[in-house]
Amino acid sequence: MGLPVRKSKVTAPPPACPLTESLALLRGAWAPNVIWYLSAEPRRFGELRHDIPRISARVLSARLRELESRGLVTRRVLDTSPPSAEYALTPLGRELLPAIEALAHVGRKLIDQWELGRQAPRAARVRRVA
Amino acid sequence: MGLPVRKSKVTAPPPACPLTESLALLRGAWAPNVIWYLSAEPRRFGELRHDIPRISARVLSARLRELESRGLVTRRVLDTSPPSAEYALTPLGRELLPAIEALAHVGRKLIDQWELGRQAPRAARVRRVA
DNA sequence: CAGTATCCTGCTCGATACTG
DNA sequence: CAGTATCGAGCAGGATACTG
Repeated sequence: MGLPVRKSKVTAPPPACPLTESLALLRGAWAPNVIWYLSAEPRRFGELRHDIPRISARVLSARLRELESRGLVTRRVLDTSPPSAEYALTPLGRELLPAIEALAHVGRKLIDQWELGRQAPRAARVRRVA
Repeated sequence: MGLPVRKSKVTAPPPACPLTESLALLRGAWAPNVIWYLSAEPRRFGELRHDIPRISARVLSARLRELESRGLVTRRVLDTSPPSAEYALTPLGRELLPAIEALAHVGRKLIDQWELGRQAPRAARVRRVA
């Protein structure tokens, strides 16, 4: 059975499950965003923080390191005057993109459906966004 | 209480993001499994509990209700002697399957890679994937 | 069998402060 | 700029007990 000592009881549903494995990676609801913003081009720590405004440095750092330890992201330190680091997706990391896109696709539908269902159960015409 | 009220600060990254939307659904690391086990055929509450041994009734119930409220799952009460209920995926719910499969696919690779990295640490550096 | 209520654990997150 | 340490808060989840 695979997975080593997966955290604790919580966040550790079925053992050795591929699905759980990648899900654990997308954990925290931030990792997918990190991967997403990294997909276009390599980005620096600060840029990612800017891309994902509400993420804290603590969490971004943690996710990045986790992603790196799993071989999904690479970290390259540039020795510029103010030290900077550049993160990029590895080929394996890129394989997560289709899944993320598929998720986003359904998410889009869920949003549409939700909006439809709440404002016009019979004739949805007006689309008011909060 | 749809999903407009974005829980709290935690678990509420970017606003109105499709990705976040579906991710919120897969939240808890259990929902995907529920969907997965429901994909083959409709199942009853107890069967799902059996399929996913470590899930508690409380959580399974919560997930099922959430999935139902989002229109991803239907619930049908059968009036048998001991009352039973049957859950099934809706067409929309089925649209989540490709995403889940994509996730599982990458998960599989992650596990393989991890196992490789642990049993052949010195022989083969696992830097490059594939 | 199906499902809910209560209690308790602990993980993840954000804010803040600090180091290299 | 990049990243870590500490602190407190909130939510998910397990276990158990109980109802229909």
